[in-house]
Amino acid sequence: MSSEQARMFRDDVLNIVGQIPPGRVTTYGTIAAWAGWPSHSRMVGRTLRYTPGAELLPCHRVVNKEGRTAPGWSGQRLLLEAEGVTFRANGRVDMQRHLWEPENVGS
DNA sequence: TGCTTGACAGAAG
DNA sequence: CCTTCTGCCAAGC
Repeated sequence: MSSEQARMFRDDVLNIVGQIPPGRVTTYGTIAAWAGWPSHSRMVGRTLRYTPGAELLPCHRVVNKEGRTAPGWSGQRLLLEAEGVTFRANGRVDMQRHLWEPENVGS
């Protein structure tokens, strides 16, 4: 794993996150898979957390596969609700309704 | 160099 | 709903 590959992974992650439409969400695992590293779901979260500039992206539209919001980030749920994302009674995002998957990343 | 941690995933209790 | 465990992999100490 070269440093260039790591940079590509980071760029792909940021690129994909930036494409998430309002009112939609996607998962860390989906982003990692699209970036080319299916088992690096944790690195996606780490990237969004520690990469300067990630705040400019709609990273609040990234949740885990269960529809749970990021721990320690109280505002995420409010931001999503403001966009029309609905939450179920168990406090998780209604995934089957709002889940979004990347399209034509290459072209 | 080796152990711990974490914006994950999934299963289990 | 909650916590805990295993698997995963990079970063921090």
